[in-house]
Amino acid sequence: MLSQTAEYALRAVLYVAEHGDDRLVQVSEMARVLRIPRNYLSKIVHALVREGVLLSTRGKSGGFRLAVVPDRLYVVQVVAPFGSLGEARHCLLGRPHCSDRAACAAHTRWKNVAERVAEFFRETTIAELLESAATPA
Amino acid sequence: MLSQTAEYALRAVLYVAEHGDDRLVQVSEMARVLRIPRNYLSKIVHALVREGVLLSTRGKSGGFRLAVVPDRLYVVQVVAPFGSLGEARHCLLGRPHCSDRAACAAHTRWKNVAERVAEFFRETTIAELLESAATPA
DNA sequence: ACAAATTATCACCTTATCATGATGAAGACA
DNA sequence: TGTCTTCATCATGATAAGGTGATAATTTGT
Repeated sequence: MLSQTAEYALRAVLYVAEHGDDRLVQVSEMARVLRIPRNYLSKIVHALVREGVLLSTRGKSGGFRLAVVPDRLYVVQVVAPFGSLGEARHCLLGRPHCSDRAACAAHTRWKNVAERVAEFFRETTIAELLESAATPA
Repeated sequence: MLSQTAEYALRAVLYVAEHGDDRLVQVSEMARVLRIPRNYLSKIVHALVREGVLLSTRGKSGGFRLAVVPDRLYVVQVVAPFGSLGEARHCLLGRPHCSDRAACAAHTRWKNVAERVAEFFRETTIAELLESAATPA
């Protein structure tokens, strides 16, 4: 559903949201704890800085923190820069123009499901994900 | 959501289901009409034969037809051989063991959405997709 | 038997994704 | 100032997905 890269990004942002309240979080630490290749993660978080999701500080005792408060940071913002997230609302059969009017075979049945997926990414915040982690079912 | 290959497979099966009632459908025809690279499609439909979704006949006036009646042929059967569709029910954060008990951050929120997706593939038949194509909204 | 048509298969190529290692740039602090 | 730490970046490689072209195998029909 998510590319490896997008999944890394989401896990990194969740980690920063959870551990970065009162300090900066280093790439080395995230890479070690989350078991993500270090330099690869470095590129990913840097991309998130460019996207305005994270803020970075260089030099000794540098690191990353959120650029947006967790309850205003939506999953889509974290995941979209890596691989098309628009794919969720995309036609299942890959047609460039697929709407209610010009419906492909799968369209009507699929669109309800696709809308659920898109909704999840669009409306779920990082804060909400942390909450549900804190209160396991 | 689907790999390119899986999407090709689904479109090919839908084509055979729609046009193969009283004849065999050739790869060349499908490739031309569906705009799918011919030899690549050839490999895909051959895989579907091995999976028991299609039947093939060689030689002059050969071609493909369904091995299963459309209302007993589920989308998952067509799509599963190409890329894991089990990914739909997979943990969003890629954890190997992610259940209600050991829930990752995204688990509880994600699983409802994922189940919808899995359900679509598991419970939708090729016949149903053809029906909804026949009666556009 | 032969030729034509069609699926089956082999060998490769191209591209994107994932990943690694080395180096540059910026800031903190003695 | 110098040095250490950390982010930023570059060049490269590994792997898998997607795609192409040629050839073999099988059946039909004459």
